[in-house]
Amino acid sequence: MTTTIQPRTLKTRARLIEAATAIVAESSFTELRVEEVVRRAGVAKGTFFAHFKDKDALLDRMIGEIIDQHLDQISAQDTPKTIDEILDILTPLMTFMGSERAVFDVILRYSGAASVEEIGPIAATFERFVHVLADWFVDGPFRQDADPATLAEGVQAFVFQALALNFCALNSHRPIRDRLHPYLELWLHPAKTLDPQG
Amino acid sequence: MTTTIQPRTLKTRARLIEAATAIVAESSFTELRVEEVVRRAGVAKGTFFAHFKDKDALLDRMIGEIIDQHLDQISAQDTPKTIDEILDILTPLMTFMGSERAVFDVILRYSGAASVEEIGPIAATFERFVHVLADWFVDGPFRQDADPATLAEGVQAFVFQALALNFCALNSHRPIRDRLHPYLELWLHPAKTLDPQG
DNA sequence: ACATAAAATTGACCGCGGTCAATAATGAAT
DNA sequence: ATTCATTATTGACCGCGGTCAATTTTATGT
Repeated sequence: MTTTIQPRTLKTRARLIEAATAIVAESSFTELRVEEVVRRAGVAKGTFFAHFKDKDALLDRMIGEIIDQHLDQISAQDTPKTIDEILDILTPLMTFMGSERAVFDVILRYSGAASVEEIGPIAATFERFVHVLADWFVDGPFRQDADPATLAEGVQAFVFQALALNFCALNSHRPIRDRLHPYLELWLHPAKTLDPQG
Repeated sequence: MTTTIQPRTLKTRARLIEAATAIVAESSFTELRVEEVVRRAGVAKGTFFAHFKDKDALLDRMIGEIIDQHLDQISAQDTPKTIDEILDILTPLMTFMGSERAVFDVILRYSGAASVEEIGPIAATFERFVHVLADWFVDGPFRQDADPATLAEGVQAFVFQALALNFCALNSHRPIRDRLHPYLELWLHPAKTLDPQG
C-alpha cells in the first residue's frame, strides 16, 4: 500500500489555500464560501472535498496557522512577572480569537483533539499554548502549590470564558482584558488576599 | 401598537414544540430536522420560522427548559460542604450538557445573553446557575477572599472546559467528574495546599 | 511508445436551513 | 351579514455544504 502523492495534488491544495486566504483577507472567515474558494482556484467543488474532509477542516488549518504565529510572538517575549504582563502578552491572540464569532466557534470545537491519531492544527496549538504558559509558572512569582500545566489549563478556561462573554452585546463594551483580570488574580495569586483560615 | 396574539398562534407553537420534543425523545437533538418537525405538526415550513427565528431558537428553548429542571433539582438539595458534594450535585446537569455534541454547541453559543433586551432561555439558566452557586460560596467552607459570583463564574468556566475536553476521543474515557476535581480544588480551596510565601 | 492500474478531478445531484410574495384566516367595526 | 385591516399560513424557491459514479490524468512496468 504505497500511497503515492502526486505533485499535482500539492499544487491543487496550495491553490485552494491561497484562494481561501485571499477571500479571508478581502472579507472575513464568516463570508468564506467553499463555492467561492473553488471558483477562484479554478477547480470543481468535489476537488475541495478530496483535499479537505469538510469546510471546517480548512478553517481548522487556516486558523491554526494564525494561532501558531501568535504563539511564536508570545514565546519570543520575556517571561511575564505579573498578571498585567500576562494580559499584555496574551491580548493579540485573544483579539484574534474574538475577532469573529465564526472564528471563535471553530476554535471552541477543535481546541481539543478529536482522537489520539488525529490531532488537528488548532488542537496542536492549544497543546503548545499550555506548554508555553506552564513554563511561565515554573519557579515564577505565581502560586507554587499547583501543577504548572493545570494552572495553564485554567488560564485557557478563563480566556475562553472571557471571550464567550465578550460576544454578548450586553458585555462587549468591556475589554476582554478587564474581564479576564479578576479571574487570573484569584487563580494565580490566591494568597495575596487570602484570609487566615479558622 | 397593540400586537394581538391569536389563540391559533399559541396552538400552532405548542404543536411545533410537541412534535420537536417527540422527535428528541425518539432519537436525539442531533437528528432533529425542521422539516420533520413541521411534517409532524402538520404545518408548512414557513410557519416554523414565523414562530422561531431559526432552528437554534427552538433548541435554545428546549435545552433551556431541561437545564432549568436540573437547576430545580440542584437548588432543592442541601448546600454542599465539600468539593465532592459539589461534584455530586452538578453531575446530572453536566451529563446532560455533554450528552450530545450538538447540545453542547448550542449551550456554548447561547450561554451568554445576545443583547440586553433579549436574554435567551439558556442565557437565563446560566444567570440562575451563577446565582445558585454563588449562594453556596457565601459563608461556606470555601475560600472567602473572593466575590461569590466571581467564584461561581469560575466554576462555570471549568465545567465548560472539562466538558470540552471530554468530547475529545483521547480523553473521553475519563469521567468529567475526575477532570473537574483538580480545578475546583485549586479554585475553591487555594489555602489547603498553599506554600508559605517568601 | 503502449498498456494499465492507481490517483485526481469533475459536476450533477442531494439534504436541509432559511426566505418571501402570495394567500387564507381571524377579529373588529358598521 | 359584509367589509376590511391585521395576523397567520403556505410552499415554491434559494444558498450552500457535502456526495459519488463517471471521467481524465498520472506514474509505472514492459
